[in-house]
Order: sequence, then structure tokens, then C-alpha cells
Amino acid sequence: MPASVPLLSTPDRVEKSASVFNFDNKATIYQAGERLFAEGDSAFYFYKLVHGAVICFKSLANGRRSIDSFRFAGDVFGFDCDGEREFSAVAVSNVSVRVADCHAVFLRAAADRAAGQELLGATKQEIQRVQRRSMLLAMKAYERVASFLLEMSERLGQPDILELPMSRRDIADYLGLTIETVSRAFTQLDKAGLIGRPSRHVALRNSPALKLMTE
Amino acid sequence: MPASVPLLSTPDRVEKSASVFNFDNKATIYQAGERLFAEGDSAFYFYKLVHGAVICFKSLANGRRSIDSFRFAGDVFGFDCDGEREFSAVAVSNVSVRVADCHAVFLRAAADRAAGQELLGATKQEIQRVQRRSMLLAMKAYERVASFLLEMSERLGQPDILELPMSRRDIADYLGLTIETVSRAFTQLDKAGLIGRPSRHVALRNSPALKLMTE
DNA sequence: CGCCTAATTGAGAAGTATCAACAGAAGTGG
DNA sequence: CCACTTCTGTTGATACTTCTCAATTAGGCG
Repeated sequence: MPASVPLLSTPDRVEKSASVFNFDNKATIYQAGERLFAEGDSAFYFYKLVHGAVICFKSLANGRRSIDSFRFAGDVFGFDCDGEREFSAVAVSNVSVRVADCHAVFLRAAADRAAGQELLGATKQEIQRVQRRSMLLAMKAYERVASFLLEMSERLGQPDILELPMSRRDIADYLGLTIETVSRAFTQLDKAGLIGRPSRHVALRNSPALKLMTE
Repeated sequence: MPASVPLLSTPDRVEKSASVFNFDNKATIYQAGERLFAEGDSAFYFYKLVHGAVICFKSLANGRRSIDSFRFAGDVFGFDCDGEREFSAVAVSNVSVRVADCHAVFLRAAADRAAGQELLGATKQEIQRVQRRSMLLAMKAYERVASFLLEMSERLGQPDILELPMSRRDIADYLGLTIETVSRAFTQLDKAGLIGRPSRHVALRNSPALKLMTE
């Protein structure tokens, strides 16, 4: 990943200065592997990802990791934002983020009706996201992978050819599988002609068929 | 069905502390098996369960059911409260609920700072609940059942002897297992001396040991 | 008591995890 | 540029867990 990151590249959505978040204009940079915050930390900020990819995860007792979410450019995260963090957040690639002080956000939400609605709406989306992941975990391995690829295709804005920013371990920890099972699922989908892949470059050859698996 | 729907009643002279929900004092009754609302319905109300038990679930393509949550006396639910319902809600036993008009709640949340905080806090709790269920689905069968029993023990306020209001099918659909696997997990925990059980009356014989499984 | 449904148990099939080996890409240093 | 190391991803063999299908037992209710 080149370090020449276009900072403050206005996302497609023209930022209403009246947004409840009112993210700071100055972006903060994190290197790949660097930690934004850790489980148990006091929570001070909402984050908006300008560029790159971040994972939010919990460390489990058995030494494993449960990845709750991938965050990409444009995503807002850090909703566990009073008291302690429920998750750790780590940069998967080099990233730049903008932050918003939690307290100030809550003040704006309380003061302004539209701002309150916006925050509630964002929170509701967060609930739906978590619930969709719950549905994932009830499926078979190849279905989870299919669903994952479709989600990435949509969220990364790369309909046909995906360049996945995360490792097989990340995918496995997100889908509640082992890396071996994930790898086999990739192979299976490949042999079925539904995807093509040199490793992290995945081609979706038959999205409709993939979608059928996930329903 | 929402036949006798109580509309915005008492303005400020409520017997309870001023809550953002301000649930109507008049309770609505549903018989066991009756539906409060269905997936895809327009959402009009928040619900507060006065008595009984309710399940919130999604019907899946394969004819199965994914139970998102059990709701008991005192619980507030119906957070998928603008646009369409994400889940269906059905009474497991005879229940009585109090309702609150969504729009009115949002108005109060926008108007009053404490009310706004309360609604946000409740929504955040809802996120945490969903996330905890996600963690459930990553565990083994007997661990899920152990975790389930502890959750019920806590939420039903019955530390030692549980009287479960739901069927094995409900439990299975909540834990992402089959009824047979749930049954075997019960037997397994029974034989290990951790629980005792005539069917729906479960005794927790060793809560600390059960807790160890869930971590 | 007899019926009906819920719950349990058993045997075999399917799916995933685990352990181990191997292949490929990327980086390091000579 | 090449040999070496290292990390990531793939593949194989086997064990373990859960599902499926089938049979049996237990509970609830007339």
C-alpha cells in the first residue's frame, strides 16, 4: 500500500456540517497492525474511516479471536461509546481516520432533533449489522464464505473483482471457522466455477448463484 | 392483533418516573401462540412486557427459524422501530404488554436531553445483547446450553431452580442447534452433575462450573 | 385411561476441527 | 542474482461434533 494517501478526500456523501458526529477535519494515521483502541479502554471517540481497513474484535479465553466487524472507508464505528470498549480495533492496512468526541456527539444529539435522529439511525444500522452476522454463523462454511464475498463486493464497491484487504485468518475469525475450512470453501467455490482466485484477488463469476446460497 | 391500540395517553401525570418511553398504562393481552407483529409489518410501537414471555424471530428460507431473543417481564423490545419490522414477535405464554408510540418516543428523545440519553442507552444495550448472542453461536453445543441456562437463571430471577417457559424447539432455534443436540447437551450436563432436570424444570447444581464453560 | 405432543435416545451420515505436510510469495542478506 | 528464511495459503488424513432419520419414552390434558 502506497503511503501517498489522499487525505481528507471528501467521500461521495457531501458532509453536512450539521452532522451529529461533526468529525474532526484533521485525519489521524495508523500503520498496518497498529491498534486504535483496546477492549476495556475508556471510550472517548467515534471514528470515521477515511481510507484503509480496520477490524474490531474480541479476544477469547481459548486464545482465539472473534472478529465482530470489518470497517472500510466511509464507515463510522466505535458505538460502544460510553464506559469501556467492548472490542479492540486494529488497522489491517495503513489507515487514516477522523474522530469525534463522544460527549460532544451526545450533546448535539440531545440538543438537536435531527442530530438525535441521525445518531439513533446510525445505532439502529449497527444493530442490523450485528444481527446479519448472527445469521451468518448459522450457515455452512461455503455459504458463509459466499455471503462474506458478496458483502465485501458490495461494501468495497468492487462488483466483479475483489481485492481483499484481510488475511485468511481474519476471514476465519469473522466467519467463526478455521483458516483451513475457509481455504477449502474457497477451493470448493472455485471448482464450482462461482469464483476465480489467485489468493486475495477474487473474481465473482456468478454472483446470482452465490446469492442463492445465502438465503 | 393491534385491534385495541391505545393511543397517546397521559401527558405528564404518570405514576412512574418520566421515562422516554412513557408506556401506556393500559395493558394489552395476547394468548400463548398469538402474534404481536410480523416481519415486514410497519412498526408503530415499542413494547414493554408486563407478564409472560415473547420470542422475536426470523423465518429462514429453508423453513427454519432463527430466534433472536426471548423477552420476559420488564423487558422493552421493538427497537426495529422505523420502517419495517425485522422480526416477528410471538407470545410463548399468555402475556400482557404495554405499548408506546414510536413517533412519540422519538419526539420525547429529541426534546428532552435525559430522555434522549435513555433511548440511546437502551439501544446500546440492545447492541450488546445481539453481540453476546453472536458469541454464543461460536461455542460448542453443551457450552451454548450452559450459557443459555445461566442467562435464563439471571433474567428470570430464579438462581437455583429454573422453570423454562419455552420449548426445546425454541431453545434450539435460539442457540442455532437441533432439538436433538440440545437434548443431548442437557443429558450431558445432567450426567456431569451440573444440572438436574425433569424436562422444563432445571436445577442448576453447579453454576460456577457452568460459568467456566462459557468463558 | 388413552391420546397427542414434547422430549429423549440411538445409529449412521455429513460437516468442521485438528494435526501435519507442502507450495508460493515476499523479504533478507550474502 | 541467488540461497535462505518466513509468512501465508492450500491440501491431505483423521478425529470430533453436530445433523439427520428413526424409534422410544415421558408429560400434559381430555
